[in-house]
Amino acid sequence: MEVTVSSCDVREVLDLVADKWSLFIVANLSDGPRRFTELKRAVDGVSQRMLTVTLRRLERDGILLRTVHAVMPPHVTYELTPLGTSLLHAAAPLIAWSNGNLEQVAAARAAYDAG
Amino acid sequence: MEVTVSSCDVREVLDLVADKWSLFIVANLSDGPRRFTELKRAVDGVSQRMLTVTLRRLERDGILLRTVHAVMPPHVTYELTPLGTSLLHAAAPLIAWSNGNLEQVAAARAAYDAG
DNA sequence: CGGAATCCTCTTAGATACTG
DNA sequence: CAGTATCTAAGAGGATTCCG
Repeated sequence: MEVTVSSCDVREVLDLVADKWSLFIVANLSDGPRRFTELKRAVDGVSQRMLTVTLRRLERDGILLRTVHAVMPPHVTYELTPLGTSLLHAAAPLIAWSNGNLEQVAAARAAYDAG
Repeated sequence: MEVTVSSCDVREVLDLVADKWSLFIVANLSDGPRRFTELKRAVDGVSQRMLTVTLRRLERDGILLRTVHAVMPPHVTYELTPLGTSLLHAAAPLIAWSNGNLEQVAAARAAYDAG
């Protein structure tokens, strides 16, 4: 199996998800639109600032759509674009892998630290 | 489609690849063992220090195997473990997505910046 | 060749306070 | 509610030097 990833351009796009929060946010939008505060609660440990920054970046990159409803109090929703949905599909196996290999990784760490 | 990623444990494992270099290194080991200097050349832009640090972490997490050949000058090879190979398979769709959506993302950025 | 150790800088990101 | 602005601590990471 060969996977190519050397290009400098790919670096730029892979950086999309190679950060602390993007994958979590995208995953949390998997079953429909969410509001800012909902995401803040759902994405464990994210600060308000980092949520804002990451959402803006994902919006800029065409991954999600930000909709401001002109009401008082403010109401803003975020949802995946088609591009964002395709990213979610591409990332799903990796997320599943993480879910399924918690213990193996933990065991490897313990063994390494013991050695 | 629903993807669950909220657990704090998953966070820990997902952090494995949610950094600047891990996915690149794993991808570069996809077609067999590599030496330190080979990886340094292949992984564009990585410093010696970050390559060492990242390799150590991936080794600790059971993703790759480090083998020291007792010769002079030193000869060290890195290769994926079965766990690392399974990670590569899980990450492959995401890497392919990055490869395939460079232009869409670039276009989205241009549109956003123009607006 | 494949690092380790040190230094130093730049970025990241949390906390806090304020706002339409 | 959904941010923005500012400050600051912590850490990432580059450059350099040294070593078996």
